[in-house]
Amino acid sequence: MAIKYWLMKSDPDTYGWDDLAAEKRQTTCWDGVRNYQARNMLRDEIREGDGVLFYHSQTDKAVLGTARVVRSGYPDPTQFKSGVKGFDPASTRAEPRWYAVDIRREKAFQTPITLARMKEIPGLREMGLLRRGNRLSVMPVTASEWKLVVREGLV
DNA sequence: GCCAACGTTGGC
DNA sequence: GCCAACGTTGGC
Repeated sequence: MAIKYWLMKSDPDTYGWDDLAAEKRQTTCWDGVRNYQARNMLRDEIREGDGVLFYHSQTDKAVLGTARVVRSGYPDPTQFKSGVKGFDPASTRAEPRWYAVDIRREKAFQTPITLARMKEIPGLREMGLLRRGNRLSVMPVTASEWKLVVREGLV
């Protein structure tokens, strides 16, 4: 199966690119997603080996680099932990409601590719991130969009 | 700080 | 099942 590409969005005040760099093996469980559309992608579509554009929302509004999916969808452990943010009393281990994947930091961009810059690139016009009202924390990126962003980021 | 865009919740 | 109210996200 062909490799797919994704953009994962994070508020750097909560968890950012530097936090990922500080992780053991630069790998983290991408948990806490509580949106059904994003859940479906995490559970059904995102596969080991897929590429990830790591995006900071809020202050930076830029892609900081790339990551790689190193483990495909599995039940998000935080949903079972009473008292923890993300706990979902309606979720059971037999029928988990929320899913997570593991990602490993790959290449840091020389220049973060800002939202403003992405808006200037004609080939990115259809990008999910740039569409009004798209608040999904995980969204698909096409191969050509991936190439455009990565090529410019690594220069 | 404001507000648009949604997703979720709950009354009916 | 409808829909108003509410909460959250995130760009500006």
